[in-house]
Amino acid sequence: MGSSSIFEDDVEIIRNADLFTEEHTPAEILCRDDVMQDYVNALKPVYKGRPPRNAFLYGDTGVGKTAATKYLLQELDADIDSRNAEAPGDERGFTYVRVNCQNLAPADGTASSYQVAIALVNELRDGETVSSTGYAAREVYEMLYDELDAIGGTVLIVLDEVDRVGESDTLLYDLPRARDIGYVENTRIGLIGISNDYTFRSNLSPKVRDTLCETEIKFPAYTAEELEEIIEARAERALHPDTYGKEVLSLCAALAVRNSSGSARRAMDLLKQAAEHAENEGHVPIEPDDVYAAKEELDYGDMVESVADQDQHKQLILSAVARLDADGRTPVRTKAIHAAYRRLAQAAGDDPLSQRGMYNHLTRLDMLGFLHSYQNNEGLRGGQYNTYELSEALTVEQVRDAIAESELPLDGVSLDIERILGDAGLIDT
DNA sequence: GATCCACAGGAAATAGTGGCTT
DNA sequence: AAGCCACTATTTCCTGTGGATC
Repeated sequence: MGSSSIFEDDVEIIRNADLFTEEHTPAEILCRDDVMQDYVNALKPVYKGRPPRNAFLYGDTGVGKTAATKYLLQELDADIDSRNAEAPGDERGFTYVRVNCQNLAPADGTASSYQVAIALVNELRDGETVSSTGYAAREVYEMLYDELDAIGGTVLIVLDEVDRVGESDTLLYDLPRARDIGYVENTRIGLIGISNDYTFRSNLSPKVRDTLCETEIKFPAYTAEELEEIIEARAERALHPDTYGKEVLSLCAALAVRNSSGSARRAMDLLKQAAEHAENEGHVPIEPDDVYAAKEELDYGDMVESVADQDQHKQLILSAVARLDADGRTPVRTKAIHAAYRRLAQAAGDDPLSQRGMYNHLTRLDMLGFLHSYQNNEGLRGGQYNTYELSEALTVEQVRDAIAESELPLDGVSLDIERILGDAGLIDT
């Protein structure tokens, strides 16, 4: 120990932190035997050089959909490669692309077929040519089909979070049929849609549903026992031996089942966070209390992060509500929020939106669960209006932290709420 | 039971981005 | 350089409405 740095902990529990990251694809998928068999069967035609089947995967987040897909496509790619090596003259081309539709959704949450097409083109072209918006829709689709046609063989297109593809089904309809319609000649296209929204399937137009849902694979939530097995396998490689006990693993699994609908991701995060907590505290076996502390930290951090992920207007609005909340004016009407919001926006060097414009963000924040809204009606005297307050899941501190995290310059800004409300003609009783 | 407040929230207009085509 | 297309974000304009008050 002697000359150790202040950054050094007395104990080290985590052996390989990389195994806890999002990018890490496990070397095998545990506890998913039934599902994996279905999935493998769905992909077999590709290996055999037959027309691919389209597939639709659904199940809650953290239940292995994406992990299984990554894993199987890698395997498939490798298997086809080695098969091609053994069968010269009968090579089978295989390519896959993966696009997460959520990342390319604009502020309101739904990505258009247009955006998805652009993302696919960018993914297919090796970084080289990039384009964002501005092309005529037809051209974008043309580009996409040109790219696909140039590749040849079989191309599997994985659309993660397909439910985020809004109204216009066009892509979902056209892609699987591209060869029949004549958009492409040399390439066989298979579509794999991934969604955690069960209702998405029934919202699809029948013709799209028939093709996309050619094979449906449901990923059930993990049970506590399964989760335990999974994180135990991970812990063996990621943590030093004898730094954790079975009861800690079961606790992580149980919490993930109870609060995050059986998410393996969540169980993994809990274990990692608990390990770090124990390291910081300087004791060696991870204790149940570390896990509970980890849960608190994760819950707090998740909320802060999701607020920090919002756009500037929404953060300013949340900040306004938080300040009104701190001043004890909790359920507060739109007009008052707008008055406070306007001051904050100006302080941040931002042009404030009109009340109507802000209102759109406000209802969005309500839908996202950051705010709670109430309908009020005082008839002849007061008329009809809404009031808002922070959701009980969100504290004033979390909003402050989120604003700090996204570096909005609101640090020293204070509001004379009394005066602001007075100016807005909202002098309380 | 008619009135009428104060806003909700729909719809259309406007501004702005980016890129192609001629 | 002008005109076009596709898309997003915001403003302006407007109608709708639930229920306390008269």
